[in-house]
Amino acid sequence: MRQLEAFQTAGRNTVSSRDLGGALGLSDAQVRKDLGYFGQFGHPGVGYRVPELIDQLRRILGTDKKTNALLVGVGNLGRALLSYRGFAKRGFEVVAVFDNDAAKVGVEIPGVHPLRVQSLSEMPGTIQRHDIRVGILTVPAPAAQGVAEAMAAAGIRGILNFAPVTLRVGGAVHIATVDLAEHLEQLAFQSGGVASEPDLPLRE
Amino acid sequence: MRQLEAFQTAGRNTVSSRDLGGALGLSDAQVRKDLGYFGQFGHPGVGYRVPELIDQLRRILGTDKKTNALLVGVGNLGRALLSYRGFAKRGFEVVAVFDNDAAKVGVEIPGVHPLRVQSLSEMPGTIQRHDIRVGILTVPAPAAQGVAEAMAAAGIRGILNFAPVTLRVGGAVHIATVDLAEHLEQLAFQSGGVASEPDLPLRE
DNA sequence: CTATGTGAACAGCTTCACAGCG
DNA sequence: CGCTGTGAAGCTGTTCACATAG
Repeated sequence: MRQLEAFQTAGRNTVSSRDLGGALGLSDAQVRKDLGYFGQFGHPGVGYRVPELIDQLRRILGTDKKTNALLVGVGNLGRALLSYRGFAKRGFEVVAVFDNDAAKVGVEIPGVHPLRVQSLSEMPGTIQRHDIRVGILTVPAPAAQGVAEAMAAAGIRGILNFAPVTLRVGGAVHIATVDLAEHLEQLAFQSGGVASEPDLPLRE
Repeated sequence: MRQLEAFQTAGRNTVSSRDLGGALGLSDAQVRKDLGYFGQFGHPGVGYRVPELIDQLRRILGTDKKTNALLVGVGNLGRALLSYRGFAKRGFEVVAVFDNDAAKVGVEIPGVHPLRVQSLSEMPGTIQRHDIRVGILTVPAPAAQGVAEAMAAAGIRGILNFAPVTLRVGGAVHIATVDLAEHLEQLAFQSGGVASEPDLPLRE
């Protein structure tokens, strides 16, 4: 989608699977197969019509509608993400924030729409009122599992977890964990540190 | 590593591949295979000795030393990440920050070690002085490709990219892109929105 | 008897290659 | 003739299962 929008902005009206793949570091076949799982959008001999494909994908992915989200954990990272505009740009609005810390409950978070920090007990009602499906979890690692369970019980269907732990929640709740430090560790590992040293070889 | 440390804190002295896998949502065989790529650490009939395995892995992964990092792009997300303590907890210190915007260069970023925002032209020297290998990239999407190339030219070996674009840099520079909104989109897609609607079926 | 390390079997994903359509 | 859609082939990564060690 991002790449298609870039092509559209550049004034391209059609794009081939080869063009798309080239821009994304994928093979042409990969692009066609992936799109093939959702339907048939291409025009043989022509390629994909950019505005048409964008419309179809937006509808399929649900990115044609705004989505309400909540955030739990108004610590450093939580406040950080609240001031980040990238979510809004892609159609997400954080409409409620929560924290377990009594000292933080009631505090106003400034922003375009200022938000009052709520206690976890208010979550079920707030979720219903705003039809919230997904939540961002930015609590300290030791609290993450418990809070995730509370979110699941309150009706959240998807959790974007920033705590460096593996969450286990039952039911139909989807989890995506983003461990920012882990990515840095991987880069540091690959990038010259140790992998290339002669006394610490990977096998094969 | 995270899970091993958790086991250690819990006072466990040995752990089997089954225990480790169970806690991480992996099979026992997967755990053994993965560890097998780095060497033989286990003790048949016993499992893995927790402190021993932690030491070995820390040395192999390079997480036994502190690593200096830089950050480019002192916008919303950049400042956010600078105030996040998760990187420091895992041995990374951001020792320099850069921005292309002349209005931001020279500004002081508060923190444990306050940092003066530098211009991109100072990057090569700063990288040498502090032996910096990895960088965090938090500039707007349209600027990301150009800045990434500048970072590569200045000697950076790994880039943690938060701009929602596919970066292409030559040479031995590793790229890890984290698109925060994309993860939310995926969760929203899986979590009831559209995937379960009858008129938008996935094939198969 | 327990739990590793590892070839062998298997599964899933990627690439190939080509028929068919505009 | 160009480019899609898609079975078939190829490959990578996961799981199985067992010989081996404590």
